[in-house]
Amino acid sequence: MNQKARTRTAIVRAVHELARSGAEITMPSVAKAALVSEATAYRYFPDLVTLLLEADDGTWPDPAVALAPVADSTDPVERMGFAAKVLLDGVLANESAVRAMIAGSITRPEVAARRPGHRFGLIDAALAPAADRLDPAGLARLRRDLAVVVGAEALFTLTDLCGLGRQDAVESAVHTARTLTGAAFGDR
Amino acid sequence: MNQKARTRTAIVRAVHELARSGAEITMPSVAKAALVSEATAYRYFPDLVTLLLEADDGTWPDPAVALAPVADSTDPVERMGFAAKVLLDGVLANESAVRAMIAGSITRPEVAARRPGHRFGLIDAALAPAADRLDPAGLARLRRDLAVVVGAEALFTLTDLCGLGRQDAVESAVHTARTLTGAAFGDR
DNA sequence: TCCTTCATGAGAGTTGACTCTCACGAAGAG
DNA sequence: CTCTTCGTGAGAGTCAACTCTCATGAAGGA
Repeated sequence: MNQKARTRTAIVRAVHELARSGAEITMPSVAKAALVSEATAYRYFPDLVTLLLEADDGTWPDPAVALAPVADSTDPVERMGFAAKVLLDGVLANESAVRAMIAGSITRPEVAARRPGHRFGLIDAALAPAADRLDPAGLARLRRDLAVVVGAEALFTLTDLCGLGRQDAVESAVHTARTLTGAAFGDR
Repeated sequence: MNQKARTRTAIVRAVHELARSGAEITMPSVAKAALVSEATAYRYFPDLVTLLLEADDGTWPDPAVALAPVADSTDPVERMGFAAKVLLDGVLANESAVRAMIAGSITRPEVAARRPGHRFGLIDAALAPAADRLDPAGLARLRRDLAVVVGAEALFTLTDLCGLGRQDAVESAVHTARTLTGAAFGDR
């Protein structure tokens, strides 16, 4: 009974290793790294995306903890900018895994719907102190605006299509998030 | 010699048909629809993404033409909102092809770099009348902001992750584009 | 007319994402 | 100390993205 848990963690850990090393992540490569047969990997996780999802789960600190450095600020612009940086840096640290996840889910929206809500947790946490300064509709709209910008797809658009460097891309997206937040709160 | 041209257009046209019908687009399905062997399809186009790229080429009207309805407006917010809607509606009309293209290029940034610049053409055209109201750096920043929002990835983020309907997603992205443009031009 | 060039098809092969079946070996149950 | 259950591995099979080779048939040139 411990066997199952051990196998499972071995597979998940293999994903972490591969992601950290930046290697391409495929079921065969993960299985090999985990010293498990591919069949076994599929027994534990129905598909690659699900595996990546679960491997990703738990890698992220609680939004409140992640935003600790701006805990004493109530300025939503400042907080949101920081939250964006946290998320995007996290994406960069696991780029190969995130790319594999997006590639695998883009043609299957049902699977994509289960994608982790890191961005939503961070956005909500960043906005929380100032949320009551917005009417519900405006807040919902801002969250949607930010969901588009504070995400891996936005980052890859900036690097792959706009040709920005990784850090420049993060900086650009952070700026966009700040702009949107500022606009929503009526800043100038 | 006309033979090659005919084969090529047959393949491209097959892509258009499949995209219009919303069917899944794969090399085998395109080849079958074009009454061509898969080998021949690969002779004309090195890979699926390239084929989709070329098939997409020429489907879009000139940005100036596409923005004709707002030709007499110099309000960048108005123009950019319209441009965003044009682009996103176009994406929706070819969703299966666009998804296949993104899925195929997300794991190969080199290929993605060749993706069409519809968004850039539209953004520039929309901003043109007011471009001189911004300093070069500010304009470049705005273009990057908009490139993230006015794109298929943004649309799919809204539908697949946020759960919005297709039209709501377009509307949301249009709003975001307007907000960013307004913020850049100092509107309120 | 003969011959070369050329467009194409057929088919095999590779890799990754999966699915399924079969059988082995270890561990717990009686 | 058997018997069953369970976790696994091996291997075959499908489909898509490609890559390569070989053969055929049609078109154009000499």
